[in-house]
Amino acid sequence: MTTLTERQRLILALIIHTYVETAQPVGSKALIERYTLDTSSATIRNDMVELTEAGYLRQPYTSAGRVPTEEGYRYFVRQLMGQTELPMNTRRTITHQFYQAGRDVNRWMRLAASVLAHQSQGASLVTSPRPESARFKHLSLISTHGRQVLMVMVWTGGQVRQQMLTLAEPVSQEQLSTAANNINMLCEGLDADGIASLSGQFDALEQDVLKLIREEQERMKQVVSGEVYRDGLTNVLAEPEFAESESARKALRVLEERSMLEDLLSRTVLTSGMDDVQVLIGGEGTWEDLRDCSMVLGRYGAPGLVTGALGVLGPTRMAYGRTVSTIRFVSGLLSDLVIEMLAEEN
Amino acid sequence: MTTLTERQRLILALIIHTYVETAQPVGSKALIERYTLDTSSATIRNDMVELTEAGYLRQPYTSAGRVPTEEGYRYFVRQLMGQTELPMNTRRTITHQFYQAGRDVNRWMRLAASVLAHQSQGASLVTSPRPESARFKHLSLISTHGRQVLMVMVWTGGQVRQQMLTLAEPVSQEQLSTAANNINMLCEGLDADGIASLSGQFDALEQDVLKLIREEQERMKQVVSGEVYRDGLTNVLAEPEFAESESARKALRVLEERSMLEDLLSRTVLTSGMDDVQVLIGGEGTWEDLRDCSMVLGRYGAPGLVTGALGVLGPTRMAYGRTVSTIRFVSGLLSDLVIEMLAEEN
DNA sequence: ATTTAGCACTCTCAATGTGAGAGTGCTAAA
DNA sequence: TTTAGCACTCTCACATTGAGAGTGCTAAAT
Repeated sequence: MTTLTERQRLILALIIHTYVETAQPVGSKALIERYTLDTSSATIRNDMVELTEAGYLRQPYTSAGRVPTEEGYRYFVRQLMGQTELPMNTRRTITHQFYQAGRDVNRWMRLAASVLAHQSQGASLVTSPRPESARFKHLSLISTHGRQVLMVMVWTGGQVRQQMLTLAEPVSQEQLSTAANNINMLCEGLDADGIASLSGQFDALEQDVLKLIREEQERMKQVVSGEVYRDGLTNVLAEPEFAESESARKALRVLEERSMLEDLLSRTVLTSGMDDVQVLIGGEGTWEDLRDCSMVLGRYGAPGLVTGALGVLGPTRMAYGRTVSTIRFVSGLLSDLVIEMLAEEN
Repeated sequence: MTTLTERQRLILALIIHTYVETAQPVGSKALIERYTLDTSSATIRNDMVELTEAGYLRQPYTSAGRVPTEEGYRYFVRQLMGQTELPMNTRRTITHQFYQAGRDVNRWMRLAASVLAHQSQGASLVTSPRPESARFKHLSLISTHGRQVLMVMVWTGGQVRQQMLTLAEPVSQEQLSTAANNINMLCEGLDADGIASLSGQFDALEQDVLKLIREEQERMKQVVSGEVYRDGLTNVLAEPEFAESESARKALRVLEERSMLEDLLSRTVLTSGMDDVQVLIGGEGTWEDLRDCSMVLGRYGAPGLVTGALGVLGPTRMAYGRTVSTIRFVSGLLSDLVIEMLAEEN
């Protein structure tokens, strides 16, 4: 593979830039009109031939303009795009919105999904922060009716889970509170193994409750991603390449179907570092359903403690620069929020 | 308007049935082939002329088969469809799934959305049960770090809300527990007015907490619909009438955009009785974005206490019978679950 | 060696034309 | 009131055509 000259790299970048905007094949003449380069169209044509031979461009048909190939986009993302940041006032607006959302994780997630969808004009997903090693924090036992008891468990990372428990025989609220206090005293900050090692020190009621706590803990571990928040799915349908809904349908199904999404996430973001942003272009040969689109994926949270994933789905012809910086910025924000919350919980 | 003969009503029903399956205009010949009626195609043609004049059928163009008009569907839904029930084993399967989901409201919602989408082959939405008159049930105060306190509030209807509170000065966990107990003792089962009438009996810390409780209560009242669960959005994209994604996009946006959805729900289901199922055909002249599709909407919950909405979006050419019975069945199930949960909470 | 102007060539897309076929409405008989 | 027969209408799929955009190549210019 020949290395590209500086001008060829420029031309590639400009073609991608133009194509992202217009969704039309880009011709040599269109380029010089758009950007007033100091070369003629013939020169550009020569370079385009080489870029085509290098595999970065292709012609939809003989003598149409050029369109970037997947390889072309990859080269662009890796070598040409550079690091951009969102404009200052955009960042301020977003930060402000998160600030207004208070301490509500649920609202953070919805907001993050909304911001991603809006900024990237694509479909977005955000998974709720999941404890990588869930540690127990607090338990409330609330008598409801007869032998029915509502358990409310609080875990590190701000996760609150509820569970219903049916006792063998009625127990007073005082007894329940005592039991909860006992458990809180001994179990705070422990993980599953820690709790298991403590058995023997509890009475029958407490044993029952502990069993449920351990089960809940197991359940939290198994799920690759907790709640999934989505937004902007209809943005994708507005793109001209998805006018024939078949490929749009396939792509959106990946976001909609939990099993597909878990497969995708577990094989990409969840194996990467916290600040990496991954760009999947055209399914990368692995995800057939994503053939005609791209995804930008990131990860947020506190490494080793609580993490979640976030991402954007759009056409291959996507404004990668903007999308990547949005993902980077939002994931940073979410990380800060989550870490702050963890610190407060101690 | 002439009243239809029995045979004309039969023909209308058969045409709708056929068209729902095939998505192709239905001709007189196709009808007799499909159903072996004891009349000739000519007779059917005569009847079809009358049905067309009555406004229930139309021809996409001269000498094509007939297609039901929106009025045709309305007549069908009101007069011809009758009450059907889901097959016994389907009902059993669904019930079983809900049984397995335990007491997790979150999981109920996801499951309901999934079942609706799957059964109707359309896009579904379910809103979480919202207290019509929220009553306070239980409070836990958990010291996290220094002056930071995590409030976990439990409300009638199984709603659990969390909130962060920053105190003026550090307070021990014991003091917090005492305060929480005081509040629990005095406020259980009260609504906003009841809590407001109790002020004066609390110390400064408790006053602060009560203020947040009242605020939360206000917030819960304002939201028309709490969390919205969606599923099967991509089912809609598979329908041939939505191959050109423009109208699909408009319709799905109604489900996606909170403001549109709230407008829709507040003007339909939320004003209806608990067991009514409403069928909106072609936007009913009110919702432009729903021009090419239909919605079947229902409501579940305990009247006056906790309610939520559920619905299905599909093409106008929808299997209304099946969809209506699914909505009816699922809403009944959810109502039972919610009522049961309320009873347990007392 | 690289760039440029000129030009013939290729291929798509939109517009137009055509024929087969499906389904009708009408008429007259049953 | 129903039915058979038939001429008629309109769409859809397919083929044909011309304009236009954009190319690649060649030969001249820098």
